[in-house]
Amino acid sequence: MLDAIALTCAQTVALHPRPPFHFAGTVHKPSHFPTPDEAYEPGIHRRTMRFAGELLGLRLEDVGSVARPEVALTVFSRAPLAAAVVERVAAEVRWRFDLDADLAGFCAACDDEVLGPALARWRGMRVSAGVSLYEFLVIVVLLQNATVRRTVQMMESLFRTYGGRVAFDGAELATFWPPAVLDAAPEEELRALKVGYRARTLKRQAVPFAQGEVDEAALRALPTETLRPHLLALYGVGPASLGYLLFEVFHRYDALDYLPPWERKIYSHLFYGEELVPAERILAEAERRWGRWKMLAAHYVFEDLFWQHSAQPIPWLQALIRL
DNA sequence: CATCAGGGCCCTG
DNA sequence: CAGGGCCCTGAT
Repeated sequence: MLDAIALTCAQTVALHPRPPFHFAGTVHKPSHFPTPDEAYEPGIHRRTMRFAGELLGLRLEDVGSVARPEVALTVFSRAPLAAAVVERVAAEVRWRFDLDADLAGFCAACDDEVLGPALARWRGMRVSAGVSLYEFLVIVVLLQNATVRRTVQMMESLFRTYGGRVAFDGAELATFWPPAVLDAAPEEELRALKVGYRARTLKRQAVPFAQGEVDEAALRALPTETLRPHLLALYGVGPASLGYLLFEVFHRYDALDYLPPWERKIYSHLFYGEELVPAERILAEAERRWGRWKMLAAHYVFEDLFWQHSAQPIPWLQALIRL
């Protein structure tokens, strides 16, 4: 294990999300499995980022309120950053955490008896992914055909073997590897990390990113119907992963066309108090209730449940997480 | 102890 | 277009 690289230079900029904005709900997603590249404590979120050729540490601090939001973003780096780079990082953070989203229409249109309680607690919460498209793709592949525990194990092995570590702001966190590292890694080396057949997927999917063939910024600008085939063309992406990508990376609030088994079980309990309701029924109900906001609305209910669970364990949910 | 499905996807027939 | 195969793990 290498020593952590110290990121000793720091610059702070003020970000102003469009109100309403909920800091905790946006930067921390208790339904997600934990990864060593980020840490959350009330009011402060830290994560690492490879961006613009730099190895960075980010600190997001909540210095506003739901109605008058402000986030103090501090960017940590090895050497001083040009002002233009800090600007680019700030713009990237605004995208990744969806800070410019206008949720007024959503709050007005979706405040029904199902979403109401969650909306009251989390009004202004964004869908967010602190990582890049490539990094999210790795996460999605580790979710496939695996339980939470196994996914966490694989993620830790990969970070330990291919990632780095940085120290900043009193924290020490892992950094993702650049895609070229997995492109170059022997498949047998990956298999030794017990990622199984995903070794092949992890290598193949890294190639276009290592070659610079994926323009993430350009993809963000595409309409969903055009974006969809681009994402499906990435090796290892099928209907389930597509849904995660469209919603979490590309913030398409209606990306709920497919319901994976785990989510199906949870929504079955949540909406109907039943063990297992047909996926089509759940999808149709979300469409009927929330229309073009259906995935964002489902996300609110889902995360609200996990926040409750982290405060006071919910037995049926605990059983589903363990599995 | 053996068998099997699991937070899918690719590839073949 | 249906279904077998793939890595590992924990449940049965």
